[in-house]
Amino acid sequence: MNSEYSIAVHVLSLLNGGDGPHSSEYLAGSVGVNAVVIRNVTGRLRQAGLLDTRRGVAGAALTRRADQITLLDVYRAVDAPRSTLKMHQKPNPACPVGANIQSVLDEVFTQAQAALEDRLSQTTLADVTAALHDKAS
Amino acid sequence: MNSEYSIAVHVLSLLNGGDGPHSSEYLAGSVGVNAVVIRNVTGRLRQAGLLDTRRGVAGAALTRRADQITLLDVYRAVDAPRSTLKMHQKPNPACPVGANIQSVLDEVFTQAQAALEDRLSQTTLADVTAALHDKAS
DNA sequence: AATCCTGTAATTATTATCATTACAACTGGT
DNA sequence: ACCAGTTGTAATGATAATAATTACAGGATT
Repeated sequence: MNSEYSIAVHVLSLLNGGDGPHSSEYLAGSVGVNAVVIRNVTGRLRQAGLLDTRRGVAGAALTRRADQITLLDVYRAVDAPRSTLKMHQKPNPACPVGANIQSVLDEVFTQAQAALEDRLSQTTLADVTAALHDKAS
Repeated sequence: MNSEYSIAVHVLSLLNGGDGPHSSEYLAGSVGVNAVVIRNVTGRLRQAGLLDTRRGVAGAALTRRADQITLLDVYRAVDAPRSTLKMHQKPNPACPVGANIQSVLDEVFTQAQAALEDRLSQTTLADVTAALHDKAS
């Protein structure tokens, strides 16, 4: 798991609060990463249809209202893993347990991941923005 | 996130099916990792009270019945992260969003993690063993 | 035309993960 | 008492994942 997801939420929060057009350089300054990382993230968000960007012109704009964007939408937009729980890769197929553990764990991990994602779907970007305003006051 | 968690479940499944005493070397052969990795995992499981091991003597024994060990118990026993969702580390404190995003995301991530862990608590080692037997048949 | 910006690929640096080596502490059998 | 085998643990090295950086083509605005 990399930190693209939290970066994406951060970026979308900035765009939502949006005063002026935010260049990738500016966003990078707030997020604390290199501008190229920002552009990769906005690229994925654009591919997912969450924002519009145009080559050559600074700034990005949300395509929907913030209360219509869930944190699960964001999670799926970025390069997030199918499951945040990591499996060991080389169980011994000659052992009855080793031969089947991946399949069994995959089911368990899938269910746990579904529970996590379901919770993410209950929070919207608007909720995040509201919480940010609360903290700032 | 490392793969100690899935390794731990694998090891406990072997111990549960347990015919003879399983040395760390044997367990390593089934799991597909180095024996030292196994000993580190069993060490954590012992510290968490899930199994007994003795220095110098091969084998490990569960301290409770498999239906009394949930996958959440195992998750907490190993060196698993508080949240599987990763936060970016250097948001700019001079920016209103950057100053508060970690706090806001921490709440969201904690809730999502709680949903995941709640799901893990609903599956026991006995369930895993039963599923393994189903697959093997 | 000149300047600024995005999209993207490629490279390097950093960090995290795992394998391996090494060895002290301990056990059980001979 | 000795010895072979094992666990616990630290330390080191190899590999893989992550992020920073460089580079530049494609496009916009003045």
